[in-house]
Amino acid sequence: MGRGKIAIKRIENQTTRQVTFSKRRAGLLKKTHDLSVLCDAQIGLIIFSSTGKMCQYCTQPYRMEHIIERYQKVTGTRIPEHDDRNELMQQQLDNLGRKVKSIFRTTYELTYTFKTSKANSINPGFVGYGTVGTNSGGRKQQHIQEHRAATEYQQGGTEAKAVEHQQILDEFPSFYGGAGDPSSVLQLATIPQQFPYQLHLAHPNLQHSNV
Amino acid sequence: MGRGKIAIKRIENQTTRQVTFSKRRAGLLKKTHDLSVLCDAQIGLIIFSSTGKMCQYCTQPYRMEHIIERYQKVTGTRIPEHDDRNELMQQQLDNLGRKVKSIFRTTYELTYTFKTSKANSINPGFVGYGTVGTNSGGRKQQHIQEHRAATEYQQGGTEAKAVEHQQILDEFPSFYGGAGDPSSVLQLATIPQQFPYQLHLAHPNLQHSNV
DNA sequence: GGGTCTATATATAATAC
DNA sequence: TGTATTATATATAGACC
Repeated sequence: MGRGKIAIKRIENQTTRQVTFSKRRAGLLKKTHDLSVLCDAQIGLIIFSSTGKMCQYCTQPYRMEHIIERYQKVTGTRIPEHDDRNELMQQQLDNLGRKVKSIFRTTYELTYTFKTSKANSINPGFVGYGTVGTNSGGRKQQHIQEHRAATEYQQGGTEAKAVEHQQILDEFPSFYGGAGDPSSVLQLATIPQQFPYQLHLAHPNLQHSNV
Repeated sequence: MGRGKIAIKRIENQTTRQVTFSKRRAGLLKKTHDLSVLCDAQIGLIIFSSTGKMCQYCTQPYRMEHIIERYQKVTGTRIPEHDDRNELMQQQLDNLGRKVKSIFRTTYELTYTFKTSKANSINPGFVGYGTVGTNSGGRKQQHIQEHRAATEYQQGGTEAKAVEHQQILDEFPSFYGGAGDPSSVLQLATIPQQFPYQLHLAHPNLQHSNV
């Protein structure tokens, strides 16, 4: 659309390039505006010339920020340098998820072991404090000894896991108030609290969560 | 530039508007590309149609984020992070945190109760399945009865809590694979697994987490 | 929604000032 | 540099599928 046809490749002559830039930039802005008005489209256009000058078009009455926001919403992109809190948060969510799963598994495993350790014993009873056993049969005595060892192992394991879990949760001070939180797991593991109330208060409205 | 001249105002006929949009959008993208190539300009173009569909052009090899960054640098504007994925994620983190805390508390509470229910009994033993008691004293018998009830309550409570906890965790399918996940809590609560390996695999590098 | 055709409107390359 | 001219290339409105 001119006296001669030109190939779409960088114009080497700087003057010509500058002139063409001015003309075509004006044309592009007009076409952008036309499209926006005619078809009721929301358009943002940002142009940096080779010399670094910027010009822009933005559908009225919006501002470029609105369009960028909308763009980010649609594409799910973030401005890398601008804000990496998103990625950090996502990483943290994933991390937390994995660890919760791990803790959850271990804890239920321990609970299960307590139950079975009781169920598997013929007459396990309480064997601590070196008190006298009422049974005297050799086989039964051995069984009780084994159970005592198993129980102590389980109990020791529970404490150890509690420490470990507390350490993991301490990594999320924003949720748990850090190690100084009075609702510390170690305290929870040793001091009974009125947990049923706590429980109901803690997640009264599950329907608000969604992924 | 067509068989008839049209005024630059919103096209009322929806079909015509749609057709015009498609044609002019293609034209605009071409002109944008031409200007970018011919004059070595860095251009970003974002178009939202009236129906909400988005399309974009961005000078290669840049990405739209680069141009937006540059725009922000030049204009000094900041996108006010309307990106509500941030908010959603934060909400979800908080939600998850609260629920984990709740689950954690309840589970440790149950574990604690198991331990004390054994410690508090003089000779609690296993009292299930209606088997014969070896003790016959009236007081002791009553104690055993109470313990049996307490134990069954605890065990029933554990199952109930397991179901409840699974329901809560099911709200986070991205982490847990949803209800169909074979590592379901209910399974974990009844089927012993090689959890020590799982555990170590699950959080081998705690130092990667940070808030 | 997309593709084709064609007359016509528009954009612009080359030129001149 | 900017502006105007003008021949020509390109875009596209309207029509039909």
